Amino acid sequence: MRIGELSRRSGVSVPTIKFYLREGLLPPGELTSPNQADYADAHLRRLRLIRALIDLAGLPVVRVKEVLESLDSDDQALHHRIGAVHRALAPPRQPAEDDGARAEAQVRELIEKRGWTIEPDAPAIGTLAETIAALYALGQGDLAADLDSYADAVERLAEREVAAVASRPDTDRIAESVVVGTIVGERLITALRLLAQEHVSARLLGSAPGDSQSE
Amino acid sequence: MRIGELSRRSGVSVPTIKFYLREGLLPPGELTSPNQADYADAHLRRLRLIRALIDLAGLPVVRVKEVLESLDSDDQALHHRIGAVHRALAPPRQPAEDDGARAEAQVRELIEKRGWTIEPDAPAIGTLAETIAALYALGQGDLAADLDSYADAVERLAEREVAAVASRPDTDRIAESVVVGTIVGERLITALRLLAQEHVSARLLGSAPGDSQSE
DNA sequence: ACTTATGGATAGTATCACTATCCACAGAAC
DNA sequence: GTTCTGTGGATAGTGATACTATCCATAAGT
Repeated sequence: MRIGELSRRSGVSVPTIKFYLREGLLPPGELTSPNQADYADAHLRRLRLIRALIDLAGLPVVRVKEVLESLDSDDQALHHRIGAVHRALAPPRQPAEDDGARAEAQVRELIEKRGWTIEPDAPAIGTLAETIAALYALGQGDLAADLDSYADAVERLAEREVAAVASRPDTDRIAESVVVGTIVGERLITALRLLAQEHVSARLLGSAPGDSQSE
Repeated sequence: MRIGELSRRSGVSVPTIKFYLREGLLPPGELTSPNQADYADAHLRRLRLIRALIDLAGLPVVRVKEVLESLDSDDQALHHRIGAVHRALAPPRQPAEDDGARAEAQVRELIEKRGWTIEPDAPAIGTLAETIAALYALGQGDLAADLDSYADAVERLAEREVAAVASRPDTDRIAESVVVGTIVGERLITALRLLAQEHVSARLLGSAPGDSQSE
């Protein structure tokens, strides 16, 4: 297939595809002559993945590139590839605030208590610590007090997700599933959580004290 | 307090604070003379909230403004204010793809089955449908098959979150907690989920078949 | 008196994610 | 075999976003 068809089938404009090729997000097609190249189904799949990472996960292009690179590094153990994907997905670090130390201690304590096997330099540790520190700084530290029930919930989910993903036939598909599951799954959880919040808030607050409608 | 102190205490530069004032993110201080204004603790708190929404949640400035506006509209029932916040937080809609109808039906079915009280135009419905449609398009539809266990997990979390938040003394603090809890809580869940995934993947995949290290 | 800080306005900058345009040439259609 | 659309590759331009920089008259602190 040539670039025009790739564009039509992916919904991505030709100039944008060219841009992704330049940026190295998409591998070049196979040249059949100096100005003619052939693209395969793998290109189409890769393009859809790129759009999902950009549109759904809101990743910047450079980060997409890193994710795809760790996806393509097939000379590592699968678990290590997952780690690489996680590292590429981590949001940029904020300079640690006052509550940083307390928050990080809380995170390490949680990991210890749950017996989780986590590399000590996992980027999510920093992200989590920053987030908890931010909650303290915003005077909402009590929301972080219940970390354990959050951990319960996500551990169950992770259990299912990893199991589902590990059942794929080949490792390349597994790695791709990890990316999609991590990134798109996050949005799925977010949206579902908003729905659940709306339901619960309708029930608990719909006409409760503090409701200006009832006063 | 004057703008210099506000800057020092918040860690936000004076020009940036001026920018937020211009953009209407931060209400103006009380003028004590034509070129001298006084800022209160509320300004400091608001500024920290703004930074959290921008840095932690990655919201663009215009969206932050919308969130703050729905936060300040105190003439509504609390449950409605939560809805307004949710609406302001919704990511921009994507044009629906082929799988859109199927996905939306699946979402409505889930809501019905769980007996959730959700307004039919809740933005999260669209977000969720899009996300599921994207999973189908990426050939990872099976990740969406288990929607119910995701719903279980988030329903429990929402239950705790809304209860925690509803226990605040005054409605303004409740509304602020809703924003912080929704936005920052999301990052908390994300980071925890990554940790849980790493743990589970270490256990299930650390030296499993498909692991190039063991072959 | 004098240095520093302030409120308000206006203009400029860096980054990002594309778009637009150009070119010589390929392939397909007549 | 020529004409017309499509292509790979390169280079330059655009629009949006989130600040920064500068200026000014005036106020506060020393």
